[in-house]
Amino acid sequence: MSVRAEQKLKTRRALMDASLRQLSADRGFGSLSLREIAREAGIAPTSFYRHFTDLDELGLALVDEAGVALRQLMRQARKRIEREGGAINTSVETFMEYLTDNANLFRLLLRERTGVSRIFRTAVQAEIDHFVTELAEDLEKLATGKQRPLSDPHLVAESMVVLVFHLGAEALDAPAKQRANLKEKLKIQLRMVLVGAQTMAET
Amino acid sequence: MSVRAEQKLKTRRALMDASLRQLSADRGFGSLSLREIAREAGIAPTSFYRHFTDLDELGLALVDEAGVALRQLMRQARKRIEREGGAINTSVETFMEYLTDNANLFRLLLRERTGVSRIFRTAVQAEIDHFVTELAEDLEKLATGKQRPLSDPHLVAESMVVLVFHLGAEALDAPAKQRANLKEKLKIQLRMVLVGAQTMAET
DNA sequence: TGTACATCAGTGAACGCGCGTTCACTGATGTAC
DNA sequence: TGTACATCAGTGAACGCGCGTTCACTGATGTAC
Repeated sequence: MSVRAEQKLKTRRALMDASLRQLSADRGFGSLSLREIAREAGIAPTSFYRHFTDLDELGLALVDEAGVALRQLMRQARKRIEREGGAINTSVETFMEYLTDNANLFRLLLRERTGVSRIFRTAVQAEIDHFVTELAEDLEKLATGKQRPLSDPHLVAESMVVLVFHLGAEALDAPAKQRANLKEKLKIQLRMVLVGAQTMAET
Repeated sequence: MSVRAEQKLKTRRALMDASLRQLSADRGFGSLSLREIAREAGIAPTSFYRHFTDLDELGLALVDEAGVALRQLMRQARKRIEREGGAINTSVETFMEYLTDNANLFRLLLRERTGVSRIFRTAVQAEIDHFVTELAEDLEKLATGKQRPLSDPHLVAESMVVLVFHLGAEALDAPAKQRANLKEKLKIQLRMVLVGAQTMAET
């Protein structure tokens, strides 16, 4: 790749990183301004347009990145479950690790899911729908493997994802020492859903 | 009450109504400006300050109102359950009626719960915590009445509220014909949680 | 009831600010020969 | 390899805009006597 193209990529990355850096419990993507991001990235406001047509485009690039992290997280969790078992336990542990390591990427995902920009909601929803579908497949396989039938796996997956993401959002802004509590709470919640769906499948 | 005081209340109400009117799937409270609200309420921007010190104060007044609606909804649901039974079914039906009748008030509640303003999150969280606690008490009473022990009622209530609110947010922006589906989905989800918690209490 | 004064909700002009966007430019990098 | 030209990421000045907020005001309503 040419020097020029490399430099361009680097600046693009700087813009995306600058945006992520500005996110926090109190700052959503919607509160960022083009000028602020450019300033933070160390370029002139006008240079922004060399990389994105507007803030939405940058935001969508970030959502894409969050989607990649999400899929990676899923693969990682599957591998660990194969090795160690304890599906719920392992999944929650893996999820929380990813949450910690990619705090602001997840912040974006969790925030914009119910956010104000239609274009963001749609993009985030697509990532989450994919996540739900994969989880539903896993749940079915697990049910077959354990000979414990499961009522409506897709609905179970939806409930679980709602609970996981909700608790994830809470954990993001909670002090580290509370995270452990939240994690255990989540595990019980997921187990309740799972056991309920199993019990309902029996009758 | 004096004429003057009455008129003042009326203007205050106009400001609050104007704010609610501007909310939609694509407009959160955070995107409203003082000038826009004043314009919509038919007063000069500067008059705003006769009623609220800033937008946050207006927003909190709206959150309060939403809290009132929430508590009313809860009383209503209890009454109907006493009369007709079918706790989950009746609760969900009541909830969806309130959601439809107070769309933008609930929009505020559902949006700001995970929103960007700390002051709003705290206020909304307080309303929801109250809701959860009451629900947990109801669940315990119900469990005692039916002789079906329930594992960790408060955690069950939390799961339920998360599911109800998440689905409520979805329903708010869904076409009317999809609402019925969402409603049925929610009922099954709640039943799964309940059955799971009952099964887990047995062992 | 009438009068004189106080209160205060609502006003319009004015302010400084940060915003997104346009434009013509610069100068380093890339390309053709 | 050297030269002449093309490309294009990054720039700085400038724009118009809506914003929140201040201020001194107006005039209807309220109050004291």
